[in-house]
Amino acid sequence: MPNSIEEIIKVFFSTSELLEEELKRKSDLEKLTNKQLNCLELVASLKNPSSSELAAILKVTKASMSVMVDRLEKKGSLFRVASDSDRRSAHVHLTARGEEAARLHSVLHHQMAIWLTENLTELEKNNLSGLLSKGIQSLKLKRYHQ
Amino acid sequence: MPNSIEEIIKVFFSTSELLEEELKRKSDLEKLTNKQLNCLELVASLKNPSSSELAAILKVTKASMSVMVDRLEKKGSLFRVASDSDRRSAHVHLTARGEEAARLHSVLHHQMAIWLTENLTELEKNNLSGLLSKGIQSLKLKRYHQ
DNA sequence: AAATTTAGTTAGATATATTTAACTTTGTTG
DNA sequence: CAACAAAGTTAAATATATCTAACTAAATTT
Repeated sequence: MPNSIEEIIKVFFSTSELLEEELKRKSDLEKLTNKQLNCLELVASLKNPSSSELAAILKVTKASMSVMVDRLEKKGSLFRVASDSDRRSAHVHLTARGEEAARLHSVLHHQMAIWLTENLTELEKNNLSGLLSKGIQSLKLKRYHQ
Repeated sequence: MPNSIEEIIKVFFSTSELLEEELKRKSDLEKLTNKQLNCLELVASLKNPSSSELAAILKVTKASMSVMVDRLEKKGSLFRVASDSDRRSAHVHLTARGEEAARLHSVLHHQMAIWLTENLTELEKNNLSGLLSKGIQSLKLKRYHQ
């Protein structure tokens, strides 16, 4: 008797929360807040953005972002590099530690995928993958229209 | 060509983050921080715990919890009720607004389940449910042993 | 060239989250 | 009952996350 999808989703989320804490602990990333982690991920995905870009995307003021970048710089997660083209501006670069932090969620997703499929046969994996692909098509459509 | 499970998990998480923001906005729950929301959920699940119980489970000091409960009380999310059996102690009860907040993640999971399955046939839903049930057995085993 | 806009910082304010330490009140126990 | 332990509060400290407002310096527009 299979669980309901809703029940499964609950287990999925609660497991991933526990795993996230565990990964943070193991990588000694506990001194970063969730917002800081989020910011580092964004820096990684934008490839050395300016702090104005970050502010715009995260919907905070440039002043807030200036403080955020200051603190992440003090913690050794990133550093500023003056722009060649615009001398008012600076690009934000991740340090090795910052990159490790930015990777945390990827590692989490990867581990969750492994755990979710480790007791399935190849055939079952393919079926699951196919059904979920179909399922998330609807999700993708919802994302920017609610 | 189905996406990899890992890719699917990423879409799943990013969609649920956007939906969570949306649900908070719609229920006018934006003035609660994530920690406050988390605390309210715990109060709901424990059914009127004392603030010492909350502190122990959330691994913060009783002093921190005292401040947290103060703020949630000021915001109208919960209230204290003196204990009959122990006059030093108080139980924490949710208000209607607090209960609504505590339900947020359930609503999120429910909506995600609907979206994930709305374009599947009954047969596909059952298959998906069966495969995921098998998959999360492994997850459940990981939860308290990492 | 003067006026305006843009990038970013700094300071001051408010709110949260958290700790330790000192304290009150109330229970429990030797 | 006297000593101790437990529940909870309060105060003072530190760190984060935000905002607005005032500012500097550099780029763009007129």
